[in-house]
Amino acid sequence: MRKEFQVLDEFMQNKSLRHTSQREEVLDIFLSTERHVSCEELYGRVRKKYPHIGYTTVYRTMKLLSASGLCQEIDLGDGVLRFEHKYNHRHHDHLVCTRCGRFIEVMDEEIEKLQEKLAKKHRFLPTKHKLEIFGLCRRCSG
Amino acid sequence: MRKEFQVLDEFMQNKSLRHTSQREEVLDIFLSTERHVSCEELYGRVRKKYPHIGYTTVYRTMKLLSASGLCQEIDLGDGVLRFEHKYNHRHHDHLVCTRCGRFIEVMDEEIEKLQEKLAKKHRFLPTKHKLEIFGLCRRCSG
DNA sequence: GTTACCATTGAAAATGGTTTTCAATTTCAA
DNA sequence: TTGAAATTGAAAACCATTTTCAATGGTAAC
Repeated sequence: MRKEFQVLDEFMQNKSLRHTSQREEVLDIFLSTERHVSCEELYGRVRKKYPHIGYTTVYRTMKLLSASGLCQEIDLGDGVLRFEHKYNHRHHDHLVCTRCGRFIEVMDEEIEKLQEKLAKKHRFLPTKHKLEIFGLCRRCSG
Repeated sequence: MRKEFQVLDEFMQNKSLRHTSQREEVLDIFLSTERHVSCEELYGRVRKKYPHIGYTTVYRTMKLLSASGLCQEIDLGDGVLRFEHKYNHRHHDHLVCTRCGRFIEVMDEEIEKLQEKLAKKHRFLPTKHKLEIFGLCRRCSG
């Protein structure tokens, strides 16, 4: 059994939440999924394997996975919430192509450090941050 | 007359859009407004001075002001679009307090440069970026 | 100044992603 | 096994934003 299921079970136990087949199914499909999915997309995929599941349940389960730390909500301002894997994935930022929609995950230690420093300068206690650079990817600006 | 009105007029002339009292009124109130406003808030303020204006018109006018470069949409992921002044304001990022909702505008040349460099490394052509650091402000972290 | 075209207004309805409701069902601790 | 409490899922509600459309208003051309 993948560790992610243990993480979820432990989280649920702590909160007196219940282990259900639907939650298992959503996590199963989410884990087999590419970096970023919307609930809409995920619902479609889940239903292929588990046709009886409801839309609402997928939504609620993704919120649960977020709360348990297995995934992270990302909001690109297009009105659709997406989820990306978080368990065993390091923090990163995104380059977002405004033409083809492709995401590139990036990470720069120096930028991270400077952000910490910037927050400190304002006596601000950072908990998380979001950096998105919009533009044209290699293929689209080619 | 403030230069902002000239900017808007010029933009409208170029696009064969029309100068109307409502657009003047919305811009008037927006200019007398603090850094960040939602349409809801702005609508309330505009109506105090110009009671006949419609909700939709305020929305549409803010989109117009964005297009003309007088303001910029900001999306903090709470489902409400906000607008901030852009004319004669330099680019900046935000520290957002998750307790009191306060924003602090920040700017760090070095971070900006590193972002350019990071994009270049991925052969990515950046057009804009968005950096938001969430956490507790000086007052709220006590 | 008048005309005619076309943009604008604004109330109401539509949109669309997300959340809530609630009765039926399922989980699980005792 | 039982009963309290959580979960499910279809449908309805939510709610910021956008669209519709008939009435109104701005403006360029005459």
